[in-house]
Amino acid sequence: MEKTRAVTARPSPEAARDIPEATVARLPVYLRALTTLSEQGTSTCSSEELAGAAGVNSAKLRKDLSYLGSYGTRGVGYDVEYLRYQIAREIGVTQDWPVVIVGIGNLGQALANYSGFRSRGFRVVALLDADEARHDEVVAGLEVRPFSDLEQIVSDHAVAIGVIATPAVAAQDVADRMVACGITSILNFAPSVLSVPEQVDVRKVDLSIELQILAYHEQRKTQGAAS
Amino acid sequence: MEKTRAVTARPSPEAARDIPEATVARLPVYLRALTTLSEQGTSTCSSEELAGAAGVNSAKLRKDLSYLGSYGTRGVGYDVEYLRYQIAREIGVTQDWPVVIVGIGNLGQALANYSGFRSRGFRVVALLDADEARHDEVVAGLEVRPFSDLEQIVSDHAVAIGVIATPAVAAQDVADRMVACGITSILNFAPSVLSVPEQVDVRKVDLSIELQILAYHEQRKTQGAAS
DNA sequence: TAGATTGTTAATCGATTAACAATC
DNA sequence: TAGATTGTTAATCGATTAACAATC
Repeated sequence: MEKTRAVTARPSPEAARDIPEATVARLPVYLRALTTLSEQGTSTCSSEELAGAAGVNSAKLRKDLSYLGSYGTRGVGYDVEYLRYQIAREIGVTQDWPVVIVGIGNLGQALANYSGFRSRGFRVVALLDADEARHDEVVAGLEVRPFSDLEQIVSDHAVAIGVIATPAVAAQDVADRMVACGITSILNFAPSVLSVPEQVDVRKVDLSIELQILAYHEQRKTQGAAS
Repeated sequence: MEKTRAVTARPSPEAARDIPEATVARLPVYLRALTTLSEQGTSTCSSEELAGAAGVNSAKLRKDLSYLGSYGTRGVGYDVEYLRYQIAREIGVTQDWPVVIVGIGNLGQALANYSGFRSRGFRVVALLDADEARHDEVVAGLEVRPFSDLEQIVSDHAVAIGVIATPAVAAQDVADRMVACGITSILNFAPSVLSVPEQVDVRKVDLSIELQILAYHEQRKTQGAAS
């Protein structure tokens, strides 16, 4: 009676391959909302409640969850712990991800100290900086090491994810070296467009771009009031 | 002979109202690419070149620019300086935007020191923190002030944009106070869902969510290799 | 004029949403 | 059984892209 896609009750890794990007980007938001609910002692929630906590509408939430499987109970809702685990497993944060941060300026230090990484399965294994003057400095309990140690560290810790927090001018070089070492996922805070091989994923966080998007809308609000 | 929308040769603020969100989010990227080209001494570029520098395909670039007006020359390309100015004006970064940062921990300090804001029309006018122990500390040339000064500062400097870099638990309170003071755009670095009135824009930057999205894709790469 | 490149069209693709049948 | 809520459908909306007429 069920549709073809849903027939495989526990979706195998293969079957689950086609989760839309927009859904993938929201799964961590749901995960965080479930963690909050769990900490508040909530053991069951409806799609309406969870959607509220995550800041989306409930139709979208249910549609998103339907790509993972059927983890709810009609007429009842979702078991918070169970759903939390299923989403964590789907994202991959039930395992430990060693991460290396390159560029230990203000932002790099803030990232090294950010407790939100550790609690979500990410472990910062090394801090690297090209500036010799910074070496042996200790940040967040880790010694800052020369950039040339990258290869050794990546191979020692099986690092798959690299974070770039260098100035723009250095970012492409760092990315090239990361790729050469076998890193296949990069989070880039430098304001520059990286070119990498197809199999390497790059995500970009650009603080001033976010402000500019706000400014665009802000400008129109004010204009509207003036005209 | 031209279509209705394009008839208003210089689009008035009113006419330009309907730029798609996806396009708005890319305008700052084009602006940065044009600034780089300009600094390299390039005075003219084709959509192909600019698209390359911005990391998008040229069809998308031309489509995006078409929402602003006709700023290129067929057979020739775009004048780098002219296009740069037109996009800056459209975004609103030809004017000065006073910004206040609340929460001067590691991340708040990194933001306060980030030079990319100033060079793009954003001016940090005050740093606020609820922790008394931090007051009178000087960060990026600004004294850290009590959170209770918010209202005075917003009114003195006509602040329209606020940045939240506090722990999650404080973020909603800060947002409420900001809204009460008349701030209508918020950039939120705290890992929490803010609820604000409809007319207030909130953008969220969540470091650990970005890493989780990378982890999701990373997990599948590895799985694919193993299975 | 011939070559180059924009600005626009139209087709396609992916994301969102309301509504509701399925089912606890 | 009656009430509640999921999981899915189908319609709608918005974004992307290739192709090309317009035009420098």
